Amino acid sequence: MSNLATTSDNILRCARSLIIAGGYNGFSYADISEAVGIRKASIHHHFPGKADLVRTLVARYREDTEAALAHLALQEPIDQLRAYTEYWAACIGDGSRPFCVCALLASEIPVLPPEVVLEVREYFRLLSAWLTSVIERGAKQGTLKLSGTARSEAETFIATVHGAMLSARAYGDPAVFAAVTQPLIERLTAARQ
Amino acid sequence: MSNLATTSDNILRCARSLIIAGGYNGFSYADISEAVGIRKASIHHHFPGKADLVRTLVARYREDTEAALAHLALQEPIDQLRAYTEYWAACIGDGSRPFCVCALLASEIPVLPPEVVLEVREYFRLLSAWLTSVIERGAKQGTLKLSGTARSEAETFIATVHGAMLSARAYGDPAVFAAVTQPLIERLTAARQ
DNA sequence: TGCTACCTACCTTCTAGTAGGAAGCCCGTC
DNA sequence: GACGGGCTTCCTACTAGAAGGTAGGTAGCA
Repeated sequence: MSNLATTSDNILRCARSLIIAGGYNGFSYADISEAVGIRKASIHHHFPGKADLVRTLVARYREDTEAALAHLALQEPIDQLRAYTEYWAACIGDGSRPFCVCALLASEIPVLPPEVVLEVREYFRLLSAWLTSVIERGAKQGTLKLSGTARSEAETFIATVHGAMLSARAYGDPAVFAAVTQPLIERLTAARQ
Repeated sequence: MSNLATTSDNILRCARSLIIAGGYNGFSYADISEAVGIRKASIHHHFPGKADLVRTLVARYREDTEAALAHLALQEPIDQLRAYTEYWAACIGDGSRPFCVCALLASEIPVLPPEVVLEVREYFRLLSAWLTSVIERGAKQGTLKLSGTARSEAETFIATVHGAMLSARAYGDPAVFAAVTQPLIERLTAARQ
């Protein structure tokens, strides 16, 4: 409980990397076992089943995201949007976490355990709500220029960012992500330099 | 050769549905065997390995896409873009093919056989080249209004469409797709009614 | 004593893939 | 036109290994 990195934390972190690489069906308990240096049965002690493990993982991921977004609260709307895309640009660039766990899991929803689906959906709602409020604030300030509603702009923003991750993977070129997301923010900027 | 639907066609069609549902690792030869009404070993006769099967499937998918896009050649650029998004809106709406095979496979690229990756990449290149030429033509005509280069607009278009598929899945709501892609086209339209 | 964390050893089911054979069909040739 | 290859397509039967998961035990700690 007080450890710097507990075993269950290690399991979750490892599972996250594996999911980012290949999705829910792209990893096994044996893979985690090897990476963490623990026996398969010990993983079952921490997480009875694979669905429990991934559900916990996604819930934790969402909480972390929530905290990180709250941390940006004092910044200007435009800077918040930039911080969000630049975070992912950095992750994709250095290969550390080159995909959003929930974006990846969303693509597999028809074969995912229902409890995982609920968590993924919640992540999208969180992201949508945050972006909507940021964009709304920017519009009220006059620093952002909307084409439609704030909600509609937020959904477009989410889709474009996730699609840019997909394209970066497809082309095998991290630069594609920034090439797509930079104009995305510029378009929302009221005054272009 | 002259049959209406050969066994290998059935296998490919069935595998496509299964990939759309759960990706490369989300289906097995046993699943296909059951759906097609053939024994597992017979699938191996047509496609020695899973990688062969999926490579063929993606190559065929790309050829079909190429043919379908060529079929739109006589239409106006704006109508071509609309035809593309409306095709997917219909697929997602009726649940028939609610995801692009290559968009789904792109997310799993790190764990995909290399020959499949090449085919997926080729699909993205095809789509990008087609969209770039369509958008370029629209810009020259003055019927489309670009923010950046035609290529850049094309990449944004692809990313947003694929991301919208992801969001539709995440929310469990087909309407999200149209809600994102409709403004996408409107923004490219020079004169707004 | 009881709990946590981990272990060995095992289970069942599923995985892709193989070996080898049977049925049908085309095609040449005697 | 009957015979016999050879080819295609599909089959039964099988394999080795990986999958998720369980049973039951041990070591340390409070």
